Amino acid sequence: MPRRPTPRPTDGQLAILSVLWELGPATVRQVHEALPSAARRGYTTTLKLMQIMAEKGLVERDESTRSHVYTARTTEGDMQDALVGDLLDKAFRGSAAKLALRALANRRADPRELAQIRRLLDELQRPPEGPPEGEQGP
Amino acid sequence: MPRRPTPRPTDGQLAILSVLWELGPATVRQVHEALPSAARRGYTTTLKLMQIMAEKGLVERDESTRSHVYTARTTEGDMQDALVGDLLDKAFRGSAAKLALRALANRRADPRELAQIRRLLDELQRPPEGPPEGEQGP
DNA sequence: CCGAAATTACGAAGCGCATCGTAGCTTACT
DNA sequence: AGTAAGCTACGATGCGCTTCGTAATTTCGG
Repeated sequence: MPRRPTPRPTDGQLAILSVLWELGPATVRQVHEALPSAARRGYTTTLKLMQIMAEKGLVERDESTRSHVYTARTTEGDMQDALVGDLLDKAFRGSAAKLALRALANRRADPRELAQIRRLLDELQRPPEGPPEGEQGP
Repeated sequence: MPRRPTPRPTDGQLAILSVLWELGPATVRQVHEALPSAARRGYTTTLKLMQIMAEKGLVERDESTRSHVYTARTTEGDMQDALVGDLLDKAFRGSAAKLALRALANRRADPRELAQIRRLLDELQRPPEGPPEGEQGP
């Protein structure tokens, strides 16, 4: 069975996925209303997009109720990984560090998350041992 | 003067830009030959793409010689900033740190660059002063 | 039980991009 | 000077996405 790579969403489709990640399983109407007004078009446009997304495998559709319920088929994190990977290959010659540098240098970041990055750096720069299991401090 | 945002290249166009960044100003033929074989189509396809890119303002064209010479109109770094910014807004709710974490966690990175990130973190986590101009204090 | 409201299905139009074949022009070589 | 090679221009085709109008279907209140 050929492992099919998760299809990439277009920008409009990604906007819909974002709503689904936020709301959880939702109907077309719910998604449509939750879309940022800038990205909101006609209702049937949202409907059509979500139908296409179902065909492409980006979302799953539950037709057991009158208003079909859609669910994202990837987690936000997995999609983020995929998109970052794409961008890395297309525009950074694979250098994750360069990308991280660009991102951090251009936008203000949450101190908490910066600390998290520092911890990750400690991991990465410290030579190899068994994989870390420990969570965070209490 | 309405600052027009640099138009975004498609994937194929970005591949061409990558070549231009590597080679510097180059002819269609040079770009075409330098394209990774996976992305290389017919010669006239490359030509057409580069013509479109000239119309869109992604590249500049010097027609003073028989074989026109094309130059990227943005630096690789500026384009990287723009693309990272887009991705941030579309898929990371603007969190640069989350993006950095994803990137670093998923790909092996150059130790030198990791050190550079650590230095940037030192900057960012140390509160506010003017932009760092000198190395040491006066 | 009937009509209004909501929902899905269908299909068409428009757009930009990718891809390529072919034609026309310019240069260079013999 | 004449021919071959190489380059650009032009135009056509196909594809996928977006957008929306309209039709068909279901549900629910009175």
